[in-house]
Amino acid sequence: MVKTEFSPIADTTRRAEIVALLRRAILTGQLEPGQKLNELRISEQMRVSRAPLREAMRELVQEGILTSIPYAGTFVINVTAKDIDDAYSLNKVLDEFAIERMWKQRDQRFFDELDRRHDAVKQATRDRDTTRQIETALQLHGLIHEWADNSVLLETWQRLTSRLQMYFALHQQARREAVPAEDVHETYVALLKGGDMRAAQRHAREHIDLDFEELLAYARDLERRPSKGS
Amino acid sequence: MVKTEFSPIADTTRRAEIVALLRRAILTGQLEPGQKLNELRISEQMRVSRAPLREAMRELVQEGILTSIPYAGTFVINVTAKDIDDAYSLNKVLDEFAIERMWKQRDQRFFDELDRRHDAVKQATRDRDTTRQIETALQLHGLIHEWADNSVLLETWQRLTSRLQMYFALHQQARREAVPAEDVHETYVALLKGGDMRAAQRHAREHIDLDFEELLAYARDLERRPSKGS
DNA sequence: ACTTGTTAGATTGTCGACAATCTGATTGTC
DNA sequence: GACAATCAGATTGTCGACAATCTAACAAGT
Repeated sequence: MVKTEFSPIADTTRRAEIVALLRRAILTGQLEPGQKLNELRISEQMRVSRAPLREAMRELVQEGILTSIPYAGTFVINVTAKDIDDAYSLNKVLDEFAIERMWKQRDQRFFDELDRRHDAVKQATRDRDTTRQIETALQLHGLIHEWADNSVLLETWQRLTSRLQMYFALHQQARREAVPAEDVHETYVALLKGGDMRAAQRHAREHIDLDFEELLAYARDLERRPSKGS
Repeated sequence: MVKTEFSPIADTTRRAEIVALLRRAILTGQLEPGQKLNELRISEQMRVSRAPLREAMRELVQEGILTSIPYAGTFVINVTAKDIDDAYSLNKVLDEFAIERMWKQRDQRFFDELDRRHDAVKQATRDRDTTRQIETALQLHGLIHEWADNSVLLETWQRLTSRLQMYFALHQQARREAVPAEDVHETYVALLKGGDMRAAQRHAREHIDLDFEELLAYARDLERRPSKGS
């Protein structure tokens, strides 16, 4: 009996690949909020027919990063300051819940993975790769949800993450300047390694991470001066 | 200037109607967990082509009540006891959050709507209409989420609700006996009308509503004796 | 008996074409 | 000029057919 573990075979449908392509384009800000997705144009660019493309778009609509109006079109969601605020406040609650659930399950493997993801953030920061920085930071924060052993929670968090990633990407894209040099995750990681669960939860609830305030200000500013994409 | 409020025009795409039909069939237990959805058969029954049907199925997959395996088929999700437990524990957290957010926004309109939905539950109970009873009970509980003024929370709760409704429907279907005659929502409604927010939150967190324990036991029993649908 | 290769049937995935609907410009009327 | 009716173009929604893939049954070899 061989004990080798195989990972699931890759999805080989065009639909799955289209979903991945579109999601990436949206989350990195290549497709701007409010922008309309022309089915014919995209299907020609991707060299696929409209059927799998439309199915992929349906998925992303349900995922919450596209919105569809019958006979009018499918659009990238518009980011309002309220949306960001809503997502962020709920995210805090979920973080707190996740910490409570995973706390007892922490072990060496968890700590190792925590360090690994933390290192990835630091690496991306050194590289000045903003997109990757956002991606890795969210992956770092996602660890507690993965370890909370609650599939519904994890799924919910991933949905939230999609939007947050999109928001941050837009924000970073707007102010082309340098990214936060300081590592704001040190405290977070240290608390997760420590023995005080309440402290970790308090940190999750109170600490404004990832330049959230700045992000909100940016979003509010956008709303004051609406551009083409609305 | 006329002040009449118009509700949004009904979705006139086949896709939307198919989604509604399928969702209803799943949530009421007409389609059993694990059951495969044959596209050709369903499209013929509904007198539509497979294209809108497939798009509808993609939406329900993202909604979490269907699951899809490429080239194998799309199936109604299987209900495990852990899923129920996960959904329920997260639901409690969301309830608590929702109560906090909507507490200050309560007004006469809220109380009226609360009573209206409570009455609907009682009516369904009198009618011995179990399906409707589940539906109305969840609508009653959904009110706090609708009033919390957080779109992401509401969306998340609705996703959760879908599954819970499915679980309860299956449960009710299994034990064909009478439904809970006592109105378990009296306390809940009273607390939401009262002045003690903490008490309402505690109730949401601690009170095992809707025969949850019984539901869990049923699910665990199902897993011990797996049937065709797995 | 067990495994492997083959094949037919059924089902899902994808395509190209047509129908329904929307949008914006144009025309005609007052 | 303002406004309604009409129309052409573009775009989305839907359809029927074909291609790719899976499943299960059977045959052949060890």
